[in-house]
Amino acid sequence: MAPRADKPTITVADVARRAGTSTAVVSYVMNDGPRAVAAATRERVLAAAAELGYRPNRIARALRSRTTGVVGLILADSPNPYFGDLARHVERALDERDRLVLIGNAGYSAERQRRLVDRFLAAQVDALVIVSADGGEDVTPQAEAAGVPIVYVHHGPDGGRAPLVEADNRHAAQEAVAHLRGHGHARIAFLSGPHDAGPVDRRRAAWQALAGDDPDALLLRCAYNRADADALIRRLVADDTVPRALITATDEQAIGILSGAWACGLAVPDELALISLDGTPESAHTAPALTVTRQPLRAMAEHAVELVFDPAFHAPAAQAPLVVRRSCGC
Amino acid sequence: MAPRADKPTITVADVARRAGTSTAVVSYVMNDGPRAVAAATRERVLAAAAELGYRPNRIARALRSRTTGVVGLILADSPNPYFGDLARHVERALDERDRLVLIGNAGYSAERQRRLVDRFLAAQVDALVIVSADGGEDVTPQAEAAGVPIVYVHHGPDGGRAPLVEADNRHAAQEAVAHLRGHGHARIAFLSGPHDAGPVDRRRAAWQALAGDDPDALLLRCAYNRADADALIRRLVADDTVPRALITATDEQAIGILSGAWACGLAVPDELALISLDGTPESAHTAPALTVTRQPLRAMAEHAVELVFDPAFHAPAAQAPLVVRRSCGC
DNA sequence: GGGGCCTATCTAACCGATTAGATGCGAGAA
DNA sequence: TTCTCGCATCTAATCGGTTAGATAGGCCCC
Repeated sequence: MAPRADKPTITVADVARRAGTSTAVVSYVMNDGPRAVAAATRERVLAAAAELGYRPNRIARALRSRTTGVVGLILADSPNPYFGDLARHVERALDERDRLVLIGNAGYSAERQRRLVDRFLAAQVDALVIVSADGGEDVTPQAEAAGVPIVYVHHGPDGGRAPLVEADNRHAAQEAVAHLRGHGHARIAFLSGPHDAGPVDRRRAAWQALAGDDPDALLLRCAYNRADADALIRRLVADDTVPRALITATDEQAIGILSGAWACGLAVPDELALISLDGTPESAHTAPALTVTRQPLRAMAEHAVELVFDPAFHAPAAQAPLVVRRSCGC
Repeated sequence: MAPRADKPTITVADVARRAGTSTAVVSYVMNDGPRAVAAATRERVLAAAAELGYRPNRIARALRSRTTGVVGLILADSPNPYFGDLARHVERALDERDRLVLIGNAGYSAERQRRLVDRFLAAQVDALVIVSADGGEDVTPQAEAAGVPIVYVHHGPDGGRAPLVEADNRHAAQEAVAHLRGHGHARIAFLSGPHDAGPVDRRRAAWQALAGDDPDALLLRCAYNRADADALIRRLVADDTVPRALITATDEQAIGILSGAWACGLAVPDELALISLDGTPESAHTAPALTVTRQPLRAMAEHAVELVFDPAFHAPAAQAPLVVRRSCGC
């Protein structure tokens, strides 16, 4: 690290000396401490602290009190705007509670995730929030061994003991199906992820329950990125098997569909009605704008943070509101 | 914070006892410390540490050694993908150097920025990286008072002493103009930000120098968000003053233009050729895909991190390569 | 007047790791 | 044999706050 100029540090002792008291009193004043301090003394301490520009050293405080005021936030995939947005909301919720946020990107690697958890625990984080894409490895044992509460958001490991916060994905899929039916579509396709697992699979299952006679023929799959969805729709156009109505699990996929469709001259929504079960900010500014069931990221983030502070907290899964824009045909 | 189960902490003392040595020796072993340790002893210590599952407490280490291995990263506006991407690259570069990252979002508020800096300094960060949108308030004095190195990325405060890392924005604008000229456009409009300042203004100035006879008539302005750019292009369509070629300062603006143009039936690139001087990942998947001069975020992030570790480091501004896609008319 | 009880404050142990200085021991030199 | 090194280790101070326990003074009541 860069050689830092060795500024003389102002400590409690300096403040105490200047205020003519002991370090204990200074500490009591700074924290509205466990003991009362006479008003006059409190004033002297505050004045001394201000004059000296005293700033308590959180590291020292953390060592003694065994709590750092820092929460570790691990993202499965930070480039993905969905996770990025979720992370932002978690960060905001923690900031409101005066907690600092240590951030790390696991990049879909179980090994990197484990390494981050290790380093965060060594840094004595007060809690861990894991925004997971595929569940990954369950790091609950590590966290438990360190006595650190842990919460998964969006997706948790199979059979994990740690609490998991996710949206009401069944309801979201049902709403999307109902809306497209309202547009007169009987056969509604669904673009899921590559595997049957997690929140997206709950969306898929809810769709399938309503899909009618031939769900298998209408179930599409691709990775959660634009390029693959783009390629998929081009292939469907080439094969002339484009459905009239499609629900995508994520915006990334919907945007890939949009860009592939545009390139092939396939008109959305006239030839293909589209709803995404996601709703990132970007979905409002695609061409055409996407109709979505917006994932309640803020509510999820707040729920997760609530859980971090109070493991007993309980609230129903937040609902994803239908946001009607253009891509559905409205 | 949640009441953490009080797991018995394993300390150096435990390891020392088990290995039959002193805490000093354990420390020497763990850090390939300042003194040598006999091979046999080293083995015993390592074995004891492994058996007990010892993990050094970074907080204690930080208190003593006055270096935390944590760098503070402050974003002017984390929802903005440009800043988000930049942040990701900074984070990755720091991770490669085994540093942890404390993240904070100032949300364009000078007061929030100051507060974050204060809290990060209290947390004893080893350095600060500030990804700034508008320069904001110069927090260099605060950082200097604490002896903490600081680097601005993208945009720095006017006349600030702290080093600033930005791309070669002049060159980017020149390339965009040249490319559109190659498509036969003589009059090329420029969509800048609301004010003349920072990197975007350097892009604007470079464009203006090449814009020919009537730059004022071709200079447009709007905020760096989709909604405003969307509204702007609709207004131009209504007034029938749409230029034939346009360079936008950012992707956010370009995407807003795209969505507004689509809504008005204005064809891009046929009726409006578009280049954005930005190049977020999203620009590849708009309809049509955006031609951009891609900001060298990774190089900038690495440059910034290099500077954090070695204030004397110097490298030329990284160049923004022209990425030809559809929106320019190619 | 003395005992009891507050209140305000001080003293010092403590958190866990780092590291300078002291110690002990064996090998080689004089 | 004695002295000098050098190596391996141990002891204990230190980083900066926090807080339990000790102390001192003042007030009230019997």
